[in-house]
Amino acid sequence: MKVKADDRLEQAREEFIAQWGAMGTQWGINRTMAQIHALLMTAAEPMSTDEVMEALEISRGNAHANLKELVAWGLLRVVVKKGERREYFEAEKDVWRIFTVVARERKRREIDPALEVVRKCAEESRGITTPEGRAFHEQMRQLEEFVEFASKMADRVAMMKHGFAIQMAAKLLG
Amino acid sequence: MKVKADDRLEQAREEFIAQWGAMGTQWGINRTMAQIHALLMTAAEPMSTDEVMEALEISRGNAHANLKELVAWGLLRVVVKKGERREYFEAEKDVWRIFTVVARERKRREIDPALEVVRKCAEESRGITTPEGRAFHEQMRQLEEFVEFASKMADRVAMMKHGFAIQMAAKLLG
DNA sequence: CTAAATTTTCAGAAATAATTGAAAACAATG
DNA sequence: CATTGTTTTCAATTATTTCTGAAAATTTAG
Repeated sequence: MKVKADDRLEQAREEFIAQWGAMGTQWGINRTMAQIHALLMTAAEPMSTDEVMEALEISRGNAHANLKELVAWGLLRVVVKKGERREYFEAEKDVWRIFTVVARERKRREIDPALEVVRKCAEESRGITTPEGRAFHEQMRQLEEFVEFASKMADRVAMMKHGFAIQMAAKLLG
Repeated sequence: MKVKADDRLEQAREEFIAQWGAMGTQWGINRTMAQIHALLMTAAEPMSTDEVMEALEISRGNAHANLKELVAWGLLRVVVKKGERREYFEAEKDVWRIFTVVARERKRREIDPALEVVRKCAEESRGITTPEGRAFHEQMRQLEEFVEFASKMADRVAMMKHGFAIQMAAKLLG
């Protein structure tokens, strides 16, 4: 009976890791990174680099790079066990926190650079008086206005506490 | 003077196309697709496949595939000029509409599949009574709950009219 | 300081994704 | 139905990203 429950768990967990990994691709983050995240999100204990390598059958370099990347995102924490030399990794498990971390990172990667581009182009096209020039400038201005708005919204959302978000959602969905 | 204004415009526009294209990569859509989108978003008139090919110096196959993809997203419309045989493409220029279209598409690609995965894993791990099994199931449940929430939010946002969004934002940002 | 354990780097290999160019399919015209 | 203009497909190529495995660097312990 014990064994059977463990089997079912192991199977469900492996499915989760595989699928979450495949989804990572769609998401624009690489498969290994998503798999490690899934692995650690469902791990009872923090895991070492070697344990991750073994569980996912990946090389040391790959494991290392992606563990570090996840730490940089803020989705993993480094843990040192007393009396142990190697470092262990532990995932953030609170889904709302995961979400805000990802929101922050995506804002930084997707919104901020867009804002810069669009600002520059709006600036460069200011004062062109041909009809085409005016239309272009106006388009850039509108884009700039929108991206600015998106930037501020992302900041707010990333800072929200779970409770507040739920409250707001209730209004929006109710 | 006319020439100078045209030059400035052409330069600003090319910068926009190049940068928006580069950003597409970050975004998870391919460079050409983002470039075509930028090109047409700032075009005074609808453009044909050949005009797009020439403007961006890309092959017919590439132009064709990405134009069709943009039409599938709903970011371009096909236009037929009377008495003309070939088809022209025209971009959606309203930034809010662009946003809602992209939101819908990303929801479909990123949120819906995640929901399926997480539901399946929550289902498969229901009733496992070991402590690890319970923890896993609980994690999947929380993820499911969150992704469901995100899904509903995305639907709402994608349906919002611009005015309503601004109103909501005022509350949130004010 | 030396040795062992561990982390980090990186050049090359493998896998994946994007692009070309030409041929095939299709549509309209006379 | 033959011709011409246009769209669509796709095998081969090229570019980009990811991964490996081993060596180098760093850290800790004795």
